[in-house]
Amino acid sequence: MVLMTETDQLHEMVGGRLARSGQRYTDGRRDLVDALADQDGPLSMAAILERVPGMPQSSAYRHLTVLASCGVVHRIAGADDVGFFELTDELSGRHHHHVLCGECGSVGDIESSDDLEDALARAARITASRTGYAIDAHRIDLVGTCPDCLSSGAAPVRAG
Amino acid sequence: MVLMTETDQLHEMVGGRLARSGQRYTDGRRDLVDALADQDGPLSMAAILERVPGMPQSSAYRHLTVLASCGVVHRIAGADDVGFFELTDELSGRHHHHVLCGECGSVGDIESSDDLEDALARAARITASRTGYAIDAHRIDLVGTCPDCLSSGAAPVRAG
DNA sequence: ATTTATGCAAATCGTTTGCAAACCT
DNA sequence: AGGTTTGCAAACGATTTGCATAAAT
Repeated sequence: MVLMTETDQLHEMVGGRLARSGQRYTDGRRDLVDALADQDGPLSMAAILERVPGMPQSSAYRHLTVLASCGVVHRIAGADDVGFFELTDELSGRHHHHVLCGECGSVGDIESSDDLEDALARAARITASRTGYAIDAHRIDLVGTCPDCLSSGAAPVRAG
Repeated sequence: MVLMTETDQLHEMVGGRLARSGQRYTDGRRDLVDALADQDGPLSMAAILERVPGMPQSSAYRHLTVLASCGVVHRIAGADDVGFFELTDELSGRHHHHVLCGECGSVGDIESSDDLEDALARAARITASRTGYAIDAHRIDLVGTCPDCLSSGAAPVRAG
């Protein structure tokens, strides 16, 4: 292979992970991965179906289950617990967190910072020693109102 | 009132909030609040129904909706998106986050720290300026394996 | 009396599954 | 051929709702 694009590399990694789980990397799964990779943030099921025309919802869910089981995708819960899906940190190559809009339920990605990660690591250590949990991950969501909802006047009423 | 217990104060606050929303503080709602207050961590619907015998599930959900709308209770999503319910920070008087067990799906409370809250505040400020979101809350979950699941040998397989 | 709360059963929504046909190796 | 994946339709589990009754003000 003389030339290898980022997307090719991604597909190679995904194929590898699927193969290791004894699964095949079929067109449907590839399309799904493409849709997620083309995106900056997590996609809802509705958004996935729009971006992968002709894919039945049940197949999309099934693919996502398979891909999740080999660490390719990841489900996150939006403000109203609707599912959003995205490539895992390992595949996207960046550790990140999420911002949720409490108005429209949309979800976006945000970068993490060393500052925050360090504080989290300390919190995890403390929690482990106090509770006996073995901590191996964290999730952070900032919750607020997205620019769109802010400008469309649907500003939330804050307690006061 | 010569003597006022912590629980009395809690009920008074809840009653006030309900009243301000034009709602009544009925026995069922009181029982629910008692169940949540007796508890150190968030309760699943099943746990609530155990602790409030005779309450129909639909009523429990309805009460929780009402109580949530006036800031008395709060729903959080467990590792598998099953709902857990607890009193809000304002009523319990302590800001806290959660630990989720990825094995059994249980949820526990953990205290926050100034360290972590400061880092979060900085992250929120950065996110606001980069994304245009108005951030007004955050949620942090540490995900791992609880002591019970650890000891019952169901230790998770880590990638390696 | 009038408004709000409750119980029951039926509906809803996101998600999962059984089964038979299509696919890959 | 032999196992895997896909599509469809039906099943599911958590949560919500319509409606008629009971309770609170």
